[in-house]
Amino acid sequence: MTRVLVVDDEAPILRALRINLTAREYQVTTANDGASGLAAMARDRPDVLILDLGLPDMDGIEVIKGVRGWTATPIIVLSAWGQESQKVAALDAGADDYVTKPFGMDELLARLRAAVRRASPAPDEPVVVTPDFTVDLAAKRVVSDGADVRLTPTEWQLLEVLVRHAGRLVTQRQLLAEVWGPQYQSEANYLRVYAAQLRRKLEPDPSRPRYLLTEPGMGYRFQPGSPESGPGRSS
Amino acid sequence: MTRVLVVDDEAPILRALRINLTAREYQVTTANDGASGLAAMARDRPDVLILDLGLPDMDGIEVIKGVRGWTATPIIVLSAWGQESQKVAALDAGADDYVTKPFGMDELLARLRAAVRRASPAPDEPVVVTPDFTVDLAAKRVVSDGADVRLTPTEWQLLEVLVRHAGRLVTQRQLLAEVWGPQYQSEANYLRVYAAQLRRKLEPDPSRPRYLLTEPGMGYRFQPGSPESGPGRSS
DNA sequence: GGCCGGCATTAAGAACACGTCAAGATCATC
DNA sequence: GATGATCTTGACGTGTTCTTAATGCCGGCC
Repeated sequence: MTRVLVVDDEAPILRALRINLTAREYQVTTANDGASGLAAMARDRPDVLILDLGLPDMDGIEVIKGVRGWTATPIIVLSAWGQESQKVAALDAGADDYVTKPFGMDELLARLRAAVRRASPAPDEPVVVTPDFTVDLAAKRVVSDGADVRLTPTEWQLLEVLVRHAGRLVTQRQLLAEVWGPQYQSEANYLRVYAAQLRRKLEPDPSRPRYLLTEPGMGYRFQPGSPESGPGRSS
Repeated sequence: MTRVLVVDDEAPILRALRINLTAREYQVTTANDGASGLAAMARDRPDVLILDLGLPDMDGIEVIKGVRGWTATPIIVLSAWGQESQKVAALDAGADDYVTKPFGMDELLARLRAAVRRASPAPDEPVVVTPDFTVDLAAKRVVSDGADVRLTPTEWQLLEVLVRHAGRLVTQRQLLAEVWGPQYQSEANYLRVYAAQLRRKLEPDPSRPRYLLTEPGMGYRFQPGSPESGPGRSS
């Protein structure tokens, strides 16, 4: 079920959106100013953000920038004014689409579908296999030695971020922002605790990790195959 | 350079788009009906398609479907009519955005930038190859002789700055400011220590550097290939 | 030839980051 | 309201990384 966060300070619009989106089986949460909108983004992690630019407490462009600071979640902007310069500013700040009020509900829904469709690209290879375990991103399952491995929600999220960037180094800031939320970007403690738990559950030898590698001072890396330690592997 | 295909049957619009897009360093090709538009998509493989729905030979929706049959290239639809049902149909057929004529050129350009930005999360070529090692900026990884080279955070930052300015001289002040911070601009010692460490890890002969060159009194330079100074060195 | 400044190299202590453990707090479930 | 699982938080030992200073080298310059 797709989760949508609507940030708007006008009650009628909020109400209309909530009714229409809920009827189409979207899961809707709302906020009515910029600050609580940003907080809700971090807390709820919606799949799409519908954002009114005319908020009472802060400039909508700043909200866009705040969101773009840590996530690529699609943003559809609503705005009462037809000012072209504002459209340009919002789009260049990272918005995905821009709809001027009054808008047709059917059009907004279609643009919403388009945004969601783009954001979830064809699940190329949602299954990652290593010699010791298999991660099925779509089914949210990990199998090791033919048996399911039980992961807590936080453990799973951390593993998912790492696996989605397989082979690439993911910085601590990014991991913390994506798993715990942008306000946790300095709690590197959490990473150590959960990296250790994942290793205990997945690594054949948890004390000498082969897949969940630490890059001291920088972050972590999920190494899927292991082109290493093989003697004389040319190329 | 981003390549744009514009499919439209109205000469003035085609002309305006060509002028504006070319001025912004886009590479523009055009077609003026659906059939030749589809052919041009297959032939030119543009990065974005700007498509007018009102074409003489076929329904624009069919063009969208035809394109979506084999590629996810972003499609921005232009249309003269404000019919909401047509917007919905176009978006649901796979269009990424929908702009109604008359449109502001600045807005269209902003929407174009947004579409391109979404489609190419990797903006440039983040891999630099030399005969002796490979630097992958995106993965934050250096491979030499098929094996990973471990770099500390400071070593990596220094290398990254140099590689990002490959071939060009980077002054000591700039290096110190970018790696250690602006208040360290006189600590040239740090540079010597870390340049030496990088050379020890990357250069085939650290005492006679081939890639991390010192420019005495000025700074350092990363020399990627080596089209340099090779006086018939029969290696 | 001797002097001097900039660079390379090395080594040591200090500062920091990591992995680990365990206890308290919170949440979900019944 | 009790129970079990999960998450948060702090402390500690260990290993790595950063900083800093000392030394030697090479060039240009007087």
